[in-house]
Amino acid sequence: MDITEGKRRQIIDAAVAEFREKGFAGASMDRISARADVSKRTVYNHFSSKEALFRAILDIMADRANRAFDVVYVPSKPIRDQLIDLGWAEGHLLTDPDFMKLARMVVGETMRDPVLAAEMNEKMARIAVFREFIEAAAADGALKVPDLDRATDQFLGLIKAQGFWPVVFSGELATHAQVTRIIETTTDMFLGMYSPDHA
Amino acid sequence: MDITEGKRRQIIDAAVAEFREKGFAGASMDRISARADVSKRTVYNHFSSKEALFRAILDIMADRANRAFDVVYVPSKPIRDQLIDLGWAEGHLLTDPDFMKLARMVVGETMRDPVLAAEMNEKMARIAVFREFIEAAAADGALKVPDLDRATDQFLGLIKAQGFWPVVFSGELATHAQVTRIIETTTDMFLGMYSPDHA
DNA sequence: GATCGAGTAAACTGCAGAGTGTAATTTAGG
DNA sequence: CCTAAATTACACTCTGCAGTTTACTCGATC
Repeated sequence: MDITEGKRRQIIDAAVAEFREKGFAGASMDRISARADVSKRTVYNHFSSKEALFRAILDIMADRANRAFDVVYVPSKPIRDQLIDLGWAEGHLLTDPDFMKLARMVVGETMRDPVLAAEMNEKMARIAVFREFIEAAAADGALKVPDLDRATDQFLGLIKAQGFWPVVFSGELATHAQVTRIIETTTDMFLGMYSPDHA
Repeated sequence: MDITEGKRRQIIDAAVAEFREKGFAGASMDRISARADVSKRTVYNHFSSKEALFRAILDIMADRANRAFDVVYVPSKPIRDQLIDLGWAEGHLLTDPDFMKLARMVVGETMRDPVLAAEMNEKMARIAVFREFIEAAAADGALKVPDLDRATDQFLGLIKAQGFWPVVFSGELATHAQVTRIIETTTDMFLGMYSPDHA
């Protein structure tokens, strides 16, 4: 581990904090270097501009979201248990303080640029994982889903409405127990609509 | 109607556009006055500072949300029809282009300040209206709701997941027909969980 | 027709921030 | 110990922006 690598980390940590507090336009490179305990010149040796530093952080963010574990549908397991596992594919990000700090910053900053926003949203939400799961379960007869995209939005929407947006706005992280309840109630509501046993 | 009042409108319209595109820190008073086709001094005659202009816009925003019609529970009407009416209390804001433009800006700008964010969220979401409705319906026996706050979050969450957040991020307004579908499916899912007829 | 409220244009102040140049110093590692 | 790369301090340029000042123009109202 170079000293270089260490400095780089310091810079990124400081930049995340600064961008999160002030936003892109409000952040100052002087303050970032001061927070990182590094000379301003070193910041520019690592990142050629404020923009480049910001983009580097977005990439780290996307990486972290994509390292999240995926869930695949398995016909032999009870559908309710599997939906709860699926919920945790999103849920465990919600309890990760680093991820949520970044999420907060990214949501605020990317919203101004619709293209970037849509791109980041897709990367963060990993909608495909959820849609494929629900599709497989429907094909297997474990769920009865007339509109796949809508069902996916509803499942994720129920979780996010309780576990993501309130956190983004309040800054207070959800506890493991709270996320457990959120996922359970989401699953039950989802099954109330899409279970094949339903009248 | 004064000329003054007209100028004021021009300034506000220009400021909304500028703040939305650049954020508070990135917005420039010079550009705002240019966009408004008004001298910079006139801007300062109407609003004493950039901050004051921004706050004035937030107030307008909150006003508009609060002018939205309220829905009260009526025992004699079928619960499904009433829930659909309730959904429209949120839904008709989703199809209002001016409101959604403002919402986009406000969400992005207030997110950095948790206190301001929570305050605006409350004003915009008017959660109380929804909770009171659901509470009244439950008291009447038309719904069976074990956790009032959770049920309220779920109802609003289902609508927003499909009709608010996608619009905030993509910038493309939902059509009346789309919102109709969103409200109907939300209502059915909600009844699947909370209807007293449910096993 | 003098006055007054509102608007305008443009130059100006003061400051903060992005990014650079440089010479001196530290550090890693053979 | 020596070298090359990385880091540092700091002065410097340039730009843009918030907010002010001044001298001027309308148009209405008394």
